[in-house]
Amino acid sequence: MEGSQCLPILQHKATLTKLVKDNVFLVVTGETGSGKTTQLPQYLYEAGLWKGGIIGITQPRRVAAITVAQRVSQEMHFTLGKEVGYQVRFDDCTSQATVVKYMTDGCLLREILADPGLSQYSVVILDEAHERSLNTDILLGLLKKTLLQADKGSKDGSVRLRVVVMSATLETDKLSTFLGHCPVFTIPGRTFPVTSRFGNAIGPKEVDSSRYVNEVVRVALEVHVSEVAGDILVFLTGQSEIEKACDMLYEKAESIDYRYDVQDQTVEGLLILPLYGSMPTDQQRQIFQAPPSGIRKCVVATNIAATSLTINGIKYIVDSGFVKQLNHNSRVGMDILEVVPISKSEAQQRAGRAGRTSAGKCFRIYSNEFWEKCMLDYTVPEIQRASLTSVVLTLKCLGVHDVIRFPYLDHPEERLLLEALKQLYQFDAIDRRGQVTQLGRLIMEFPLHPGLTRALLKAAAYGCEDILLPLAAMLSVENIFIRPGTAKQKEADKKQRNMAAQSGGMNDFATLLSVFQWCKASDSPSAWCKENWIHWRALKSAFSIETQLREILLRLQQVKDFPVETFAGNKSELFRRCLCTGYFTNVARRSIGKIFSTMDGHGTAVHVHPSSSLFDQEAELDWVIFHDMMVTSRVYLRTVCPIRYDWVKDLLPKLHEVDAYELSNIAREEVNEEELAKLESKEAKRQKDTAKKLEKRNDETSVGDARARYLQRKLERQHKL
DNA sequence: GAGCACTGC
Repeated sequence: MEGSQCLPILQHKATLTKLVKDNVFLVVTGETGSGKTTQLPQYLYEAGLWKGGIIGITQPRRVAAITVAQRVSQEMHFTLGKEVGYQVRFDDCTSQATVVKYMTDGCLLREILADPGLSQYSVVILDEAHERSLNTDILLGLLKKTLLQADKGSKDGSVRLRVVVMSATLETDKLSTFLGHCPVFTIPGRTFPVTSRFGNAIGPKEVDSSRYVNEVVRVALEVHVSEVAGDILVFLTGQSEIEKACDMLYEKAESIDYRYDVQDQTVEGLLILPLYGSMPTDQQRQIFQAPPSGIRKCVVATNIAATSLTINGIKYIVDSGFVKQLNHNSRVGMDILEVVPISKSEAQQRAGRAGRTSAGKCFRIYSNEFWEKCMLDYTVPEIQRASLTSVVLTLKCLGVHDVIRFPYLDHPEERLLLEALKQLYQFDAIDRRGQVTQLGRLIMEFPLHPGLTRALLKAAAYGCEDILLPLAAMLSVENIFIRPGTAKQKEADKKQRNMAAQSGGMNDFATLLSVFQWCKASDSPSAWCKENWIHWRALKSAFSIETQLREILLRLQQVKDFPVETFAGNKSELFRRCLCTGYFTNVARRSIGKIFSTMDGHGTAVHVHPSSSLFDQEAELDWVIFHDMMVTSRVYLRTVCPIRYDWVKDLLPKLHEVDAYELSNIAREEVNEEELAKLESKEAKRQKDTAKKLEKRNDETSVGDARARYLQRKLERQHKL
């Protein structure tokens, strides 16, 4: 490990310290390896800034916050958790003595909710701002808003809180302009040159996955037989592609005569290693081991290798040019995971992975034309492509009433904000004036999706929170069911079907709950998971989340007046009724055959996913609720359970009443009372009409869903062909 | 009849 004595930042110590002291906002840029993350906080500590409050540094990722804090505490000869500490979810390693604090951006956002002025801090450093994480973007806007206001108000000219934004050298002018034309300081980087070359396999017209998988395999092997020693990193988009590419590499590498010389260096063989997020952690660790001498390592990875994990010894990059990206489509109210071309800045980031220890080479399989025509300069920031429901509630809770005119570094489409407002209104988290309700404040306390929190709170009122707490935890972690490629797939599927049947069947929510309970009750939870094809890592985090949710609920029950309700029916019904209060936005009704139609106003034609315990049982179903929709070959509902129309009857009109008045008005500062009254009376009428219509629809035996019929005809035609 | 990248509270 290199000492901090030779870092390029060192010679700028005095200038940097002075700049921070003299300015409310400062932008610091520098490539990886400049030492800004570890050194700047130390300089500010030495300059005595900690006397005015904590020096806080945010990171977009947990591991980064923890490892950097460890390193800095060592460099400063402090015990971790004393003067230097870190805080991430489930792990608070700070104390009264902590003055240099590394944390995730999400943690700081939570702190702002409790203390909007961040009175404990003297400096806040937002690191990795170029990554444009949702939380960092919100923090940027909030700090700009509060500090510029405070600045105007303070008469003595003294500055209490300073903000430093650290970013890679991209878009620094934009940041500076955003922060009132604040100074920008650039630290020279210390990376090695990487030469990039384009290929010709992917042009503007090709987007076929088998094409780029074949091509990266071909190029990786070409690198292997023609380039000097050094490891290869291949970027693809997901698990199945990676497994396919690895299989092809094994096969083809075997047919190569291993002993050949490349410019007088003997490279004997190729060690092929897959790398993706859902891989077990111990398997991931293998990636970091140096290969045996004379063997070249080839890591085939997802974007996880672009920022989250750094592999030493990489000299060659093979870039497919694609990434899987989760985009929220506000037109249909759906999240869609799609393969898209990476941006130019992302391509440079990938290439940079080859220049960390020596000069490197990057082989892009796409053409120059593809680069010019298909790739954006920068990746669209998360705030412009994510669902903003939680973000808007956060802002409202912080007193930002006008979320449309909030200072965003990049403004999200108004439609996205309106959709979020609409959802919050549907959940009764905000009222028709756009003010946060009491329920809204409760919802904010939980690190969960608002609908899920609403269901949990309902359950707490009925005294059955013991069912909803584990379920909420299970629904907030990644997919827990393992589905191996080919060989053992049937065995895994069978286990999972058995588990669904044992938990009562016909209810995917109940299956999740059972898995949680069975695993918790077993003597060896990790062994139980292995036996039942369950991701132990995911279940472990569900356990932690459940504990955290339980603590929050208990705390709130002690201070707030919780409503208490009673219910006479059976337990399964109560469970599903509670779910309905949070999932009434996710209701679908079977229209014809196996086709369902969503009740959210879009009327999307959807199918039950084959992994569901309700699959092939559609004939018995009428109304269902679901946790999420997924778009692949069809639009699928996943995690589904049957409900009765009665349970959602009173809730459904709420889905339509938002059309009754201009939502954009409730987002803005001024509310015209007269207008509002007019709209409200109109709305009451519409609400009645909608309720009637729904009632009528429910009575009809054959549903006149034109869209579903059209799809059915289309499918029939396809089958004939 | 199955196609989930990566983060975070």
